[in-house]
Amino acid sequence: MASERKATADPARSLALLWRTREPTSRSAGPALSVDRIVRVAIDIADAEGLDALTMRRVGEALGVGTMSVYTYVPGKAELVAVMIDTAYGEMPRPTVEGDWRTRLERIARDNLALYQRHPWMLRAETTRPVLGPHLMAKYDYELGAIVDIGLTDVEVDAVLTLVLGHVKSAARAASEVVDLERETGMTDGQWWQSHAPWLETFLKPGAYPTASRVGTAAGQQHGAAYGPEYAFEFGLQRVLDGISVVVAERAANR
Amino acid sequence: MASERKATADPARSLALLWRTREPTSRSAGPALSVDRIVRVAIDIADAEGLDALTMRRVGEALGVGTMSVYTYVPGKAELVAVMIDTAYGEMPRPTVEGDWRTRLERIARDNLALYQRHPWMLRAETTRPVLGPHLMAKYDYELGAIVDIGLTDVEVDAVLTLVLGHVKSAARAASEVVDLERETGMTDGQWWQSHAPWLETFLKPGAYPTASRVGTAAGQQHGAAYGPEYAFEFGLQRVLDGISVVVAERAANR
DNA sequence: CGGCGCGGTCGTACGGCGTACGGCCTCGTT
DNA sequence: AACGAGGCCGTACGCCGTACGACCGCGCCG
Repeated sequence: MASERKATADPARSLALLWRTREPTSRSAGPALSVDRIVRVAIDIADAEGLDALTMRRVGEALGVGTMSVYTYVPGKAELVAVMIDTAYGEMPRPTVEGDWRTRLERIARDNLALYQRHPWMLRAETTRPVLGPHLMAKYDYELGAIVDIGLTDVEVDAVLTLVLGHVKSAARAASEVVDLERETGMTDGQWWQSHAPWLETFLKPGAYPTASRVGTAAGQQHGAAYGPEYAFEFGLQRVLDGISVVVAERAANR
Repeated sequence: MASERKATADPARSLALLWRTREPTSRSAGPALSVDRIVRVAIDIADAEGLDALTMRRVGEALGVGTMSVYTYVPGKAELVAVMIDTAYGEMPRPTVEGDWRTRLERIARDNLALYQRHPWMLRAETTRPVLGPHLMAKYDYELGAIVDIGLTDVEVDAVLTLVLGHVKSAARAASEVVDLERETGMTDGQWWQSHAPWLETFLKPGAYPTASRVGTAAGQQHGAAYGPEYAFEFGLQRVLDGISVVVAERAANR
């Protein structure tokens, strides 16, 4: 019987949570808790101490409430994280940007990078299931709006956005890993490499991997290690935008 | 005293593990276990059932050995995963590819995609710390070799590779999420959307987010949902390569 | 040849996690 | 005044990674 499912997959429950469908309680003194309050403290915890520190016990504690009380409002931790993600999307700016599509798209990339810098836990939050909340919807609509009219098909427009956001997420993740490493080891990225390099040389046959050594060293010392991720973000972003320009120009020529 | 560290950060131990520095035991009958055997079954488990199924108890069981015996060879789970990653890199092909740099780079992208398809757990394995094993080293050297001579600086060459590999990882992750979703829910991606769409429409004000609706629908039905990730990979890869071409051409012109 | 040390093995136990279950208390309604 | 439902939450279960220390058999040294 492969048709039986472990559940947790009830679309109605999960979506209703995301969209906050809940008739207000008729009680006079409203309940002490609410999805919003829970999500707010959960985001605060994750922002300050990372996803690992976000436990249900911790959330209850921060709310001055028993652990299990949280479950009155949220079906489980996965759903809580989903709401956290949608909420974070909701706080992004959606300005009307003057200028051409490249300016607009670049701005979108930077705004997304800023989001990940503010909420690094989003980079580690694994959600096998798409979130589909109201704020993600609004974000998607806004971002598409910046590039719908550049002469590509709808499918291509979607792919362009996916490409840019994917690059931002990659770069943000790389940057976040450096920060995590520094927090965990108490050394800067440069110090970490300095402490590992001697050992590495012990194992490496001299003269092996000359290209890797040269390029790695160059990349390492050019940007004083602190700016590596930023450079990768900028360089990659310009390359991606250049690449998009090529198709856009092609289409414009064939019109 | 902020200088005290929780350890787990001993470079010598971790690197020695990666590089398999270990004098062979003088005992007659060699030990039942070895790092290699452990890594092999661990990769098998992760390949077949995902990272969540990879527990130390499970590894011991698969080896017919007590859980704690594994710790004789491996300091902890994080280190085990690191060795698994380096081992996986080791099985990648490193052919000499005929053709121009674009052909070579495209090949590299596809080989990396294939790696992630064979070992989807690599996409979820969070290693805040770089792996620095011999096979990663060899891979890095090989991949750099494909593009060192295209007329860019060493720093740019590194950034190019980072960009391409980042795109591959993003696309692979998206594809893997679809697969996970199908395995978890027992529905195809299309069925999942069909089961959620009615609920979504309930919440959405009619006429809200017209762009998102149109583009999303177009993107969804064009590629019958099954080919979405593949399309995103291909489209993005060509855009990225186009973008790299632009800089390469610029440099060639200014020579 | 006898004893010892040591490397490999692993049973037990601890502290942490997510969360199922069922009881209790408080309130609005009848 | 009695009731029922909704919010709250203590306890407990089954997982996880892994610290600790005991056991055991082999190779070496006296």
